Amino acid sequence: MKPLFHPALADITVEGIMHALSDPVRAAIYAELADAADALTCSTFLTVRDRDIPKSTLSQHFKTLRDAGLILSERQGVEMKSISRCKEIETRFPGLIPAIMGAHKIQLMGKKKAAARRKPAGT
Amino acid sequence: MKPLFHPALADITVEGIMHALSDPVRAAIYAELADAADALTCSTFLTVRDRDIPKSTLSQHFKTLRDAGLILSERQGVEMKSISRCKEIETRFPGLIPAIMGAHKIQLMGKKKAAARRKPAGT
DNA sequence: CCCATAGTTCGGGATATATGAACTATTGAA
DNA sequence: TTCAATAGTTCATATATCCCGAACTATGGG
Repeated sequence: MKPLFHPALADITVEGIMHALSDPVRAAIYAELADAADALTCSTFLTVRDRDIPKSTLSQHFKTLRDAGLILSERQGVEMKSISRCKEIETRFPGLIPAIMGAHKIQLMGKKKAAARRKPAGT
Repeated sequence: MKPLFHPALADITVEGIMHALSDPVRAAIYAELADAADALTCSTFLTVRDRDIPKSTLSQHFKTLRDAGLILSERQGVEMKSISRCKEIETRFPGLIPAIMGAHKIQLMGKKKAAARRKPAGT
């Protein structure tokens, strides 16, 4: 198998990170990876926020995250384990990733509240 | 003229902001607007970092920034003045914009250093 | 009314994205 | 070793987006 490409820390760009996280599915995947204690596989994300993601699409999303320098992936047996590179990125762009993740959490909370307002009791 | 659309603060999304700032030209425009004491016109940016931007493209970039909720534009006579909505956004997503702008500055400094290394004396 | 200025809209070519189908790599039987 | 199952990748292509020149619109003078 073609070895996976991972950019060097110095080659990671803000634009790349912004682009990768401008997609809600990728942002959700990355958020989960960044929180996770250890590596997760692609197929963990076959459904993301109640939406089914085809595996070819998933594969592309992981590639995008990898190319942006956001995650590190490694084959382990038949699966592909990925972890967030947030510690590294923190040394290059201090505070960037936490701010983005924080904003995503705020936004998610807002959406939940709005949904609760639309259907107050178990409807 | 069709009145300009500006999203309500609550409708501003992280994805939208990420997408808008994932383009280096838009990021540069936004950075300048965010720093500026008062409103700037589109044509201020006919060249951005030594690159000429066609005015149709510029117009689209401003629309993208507006739609993302990043700027507020208003016609003043024959021109179009825009200012950053960073104060507002700070109340919705605290720390997000400063972190992104900070990261862009770090990246720019890195590029300048690399350029200086390539041509040490006035070449 | 006509011109100049500042932006916007339109058209179409180039580029990027999503996804089903086919393919590859690895593991674990039989 | 061969076969089947599992996990991802690659390919083809339909769709959507982006970029930019040309034409258009809005505003403010002379």
